[in-house]
Amino acid sequence: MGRGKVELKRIENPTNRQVTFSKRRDGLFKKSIELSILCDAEVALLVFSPSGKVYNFSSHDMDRTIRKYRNEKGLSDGARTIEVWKNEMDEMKKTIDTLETQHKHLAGEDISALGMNELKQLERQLRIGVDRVRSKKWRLLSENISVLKRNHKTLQEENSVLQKKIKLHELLNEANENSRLDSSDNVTQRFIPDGQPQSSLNMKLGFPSN
Amino acid sequence: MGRGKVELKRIENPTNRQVTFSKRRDGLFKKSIELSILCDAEVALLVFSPSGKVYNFSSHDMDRTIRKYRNEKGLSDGARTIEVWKNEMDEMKKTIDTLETQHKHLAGEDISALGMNELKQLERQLRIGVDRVRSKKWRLLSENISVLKRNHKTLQEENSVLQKKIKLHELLNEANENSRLDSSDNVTQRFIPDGQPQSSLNMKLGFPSN
DNA sequence: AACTATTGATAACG
DNA sequence: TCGTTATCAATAGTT
Repeated sequence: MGRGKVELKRIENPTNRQVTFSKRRDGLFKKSIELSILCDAEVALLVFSPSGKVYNFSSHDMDRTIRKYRNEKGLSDGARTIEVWKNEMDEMKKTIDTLETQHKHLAGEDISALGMNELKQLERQLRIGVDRVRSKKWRLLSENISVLKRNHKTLQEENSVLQKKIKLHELLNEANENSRLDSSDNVTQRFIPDGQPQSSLNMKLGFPSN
Repeated sequence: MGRGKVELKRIENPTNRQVTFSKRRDGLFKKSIELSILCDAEVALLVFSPSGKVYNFSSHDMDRTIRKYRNEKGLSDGARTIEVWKNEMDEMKKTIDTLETQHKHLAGEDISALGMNELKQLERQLRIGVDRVRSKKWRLLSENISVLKRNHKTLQEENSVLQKKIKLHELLNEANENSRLDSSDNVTQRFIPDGQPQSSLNMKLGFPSN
């Protein structure tokens, strides 16, 4: 229709294409409306211009019509993944419920409804847990102690080395002073001869007090 | 177009309506295709016949076009709730993670990385749990015992009543037989005189064996 | 379903 | 974008 027929291919002239788009778009929407009214049909039409502008018509309700279409098409895409998500969430809720119940039971809460066998099982689990925690604590303790012992030993060795050095210095000093004239021994006062260095070490290593 | 124009209202003649539907529907799809090709537009068309049959055309991809439409319509409904769901699921995942970790710790698993303070805290929790479970067990036990005692007492009372009845019968029998002629005392043999009925009661009440 | 008279849509132009 | 118009396309009524 129009002055000369048109090939069914993209109109190259942009202006022409835009004009044709407007006219034919209007025509298409008019025809859609006519079909829906004349024939009592449910029609939904979506058109995007090349520039991205939307034009839409729906005789009833766009969302309803789209849902209807999706249902016919066998829960395609969206609906299917939504179903999957729902299932996933249900699973997670169940998991959380179970875990929370177990947790409460392990804490000795909400155990009124439990029978003797379940209580025995629970106690066994708790005992195992206590035993493991205790043995871990012991391991930690003994590790700390051995570290302390090693440090103590090292410090003692250092100490004895230092004391030997001091004695050496004293002797040299004495020798020097004797070889010259006067005497002064306050140098030795700067060092603590011996003691319990591990008491201060406990603090530095963060060793617990009980 | 056609022999005489038509009013824009539902065609009442069903046959006519059906025929017009077919013709105009085909025309509409043809026009949709032409628009999409000639003008490089994205077109999606959904048509439901009054009888519920679907006809659809989309120049690109129906789902994509619909999503595009929904996006333009400002993340209506769907997308927003999906965001909410995602957050909800993340929360649930975190909850599950936390619960599982706690559960493992209470079972004495995966405690290598825990420090002394955490271990102490854990042991305290476990001790509390054990104590509660034990006291619950005790309560169950004592309840069972008291039930048993009550039953025992009731049975003993019943027993003594029955024995009294038997004695009465024996006396009556003796009296009868003496007043007539012969003697037969096998009636008393049908009754168990006494015993430990509580040993079988243990079974019936499901009282645990240890 | 095919035909065709008639109306409707629109290409080209201003 | 809008109006006009020549031309072609769609289709209502009929067979």
